[in-house]
Amino acid sequence: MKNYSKQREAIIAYLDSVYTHPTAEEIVKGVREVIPNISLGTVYRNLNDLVANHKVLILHIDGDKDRYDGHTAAHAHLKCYKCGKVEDIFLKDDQLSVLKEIGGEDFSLDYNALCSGCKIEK
Amino acid sequence: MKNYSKQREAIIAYLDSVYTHPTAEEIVKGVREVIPNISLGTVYRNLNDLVANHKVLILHIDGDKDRYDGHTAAHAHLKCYKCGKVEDIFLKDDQLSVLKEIGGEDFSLDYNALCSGCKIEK
DNA sequence: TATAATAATAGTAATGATTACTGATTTAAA
DNA sequence: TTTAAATCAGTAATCATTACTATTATTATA
Repeated sequence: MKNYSKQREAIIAYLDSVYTHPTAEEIVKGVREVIPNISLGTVYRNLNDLVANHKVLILHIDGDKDRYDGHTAAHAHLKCYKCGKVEDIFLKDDQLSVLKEIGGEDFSLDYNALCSGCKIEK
Repeated sequence: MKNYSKQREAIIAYLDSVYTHPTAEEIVKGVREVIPNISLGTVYRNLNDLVANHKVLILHIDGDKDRYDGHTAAHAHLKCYKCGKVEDIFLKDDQLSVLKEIGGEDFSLDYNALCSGCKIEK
């Protein structure tokens, strides 16, 4: 990641603009609105670099594709076991300090539970 | 998972006996000491069932195979970004209650940091 | 017990998300 | 500019995991 590339900037801009935890395929579809012929391989390669540099978070989901999150401020994820949706859980300062105390700054915290929508239905 | 199977029991026993977060291939290798012709597909199928029933934890690791953990008491994982090893972090009661307060009982908490070995070397 | 119905298995084939490759293009430094 | 390094699009390859199938094991019932 030593040179500028408009493809990478467009990927970052797209991830900044959404709060939906898209897959690589959803990202390439979104970025193609701006760069019509960007290839899926380019998206994967840049996402890997961005993840390695902590600019983007990767979410591994049981039996599903990886998802990506451009909003790196510490937060937890709730994976709904009913509908599969991933929701953000925003952490309070005191919760955050406990998490950092356990094992450092760089963590991921994922919950299996019902999302707000499915909780209401139930 | 309605009938008994010695294959599943052997998988559970193997996972109980180790603290190394093995992959499916390591598990099949270990279980073959007891059931020489158990197949990898059987291991995967049983692991999926056990994960769905919260008897076993699954660990998704960036760019690597999934790993499994038979010790389901709540704990965090430290993935060493230098050597790749996964270590358990045991949680204190007050830390645990904060985690449950955030999003419920069923969570996974993973840290990217240096493991105890690599920390010393450094 | 036998018998029947269901569940699980071994072995193998197929899948598909992700990565690797290649020749062309872009970037950035001298 | 010229040159070297980085990145790209497009496509082929990989390989962890899942799906399939014919056989065997388990459980329930008579």
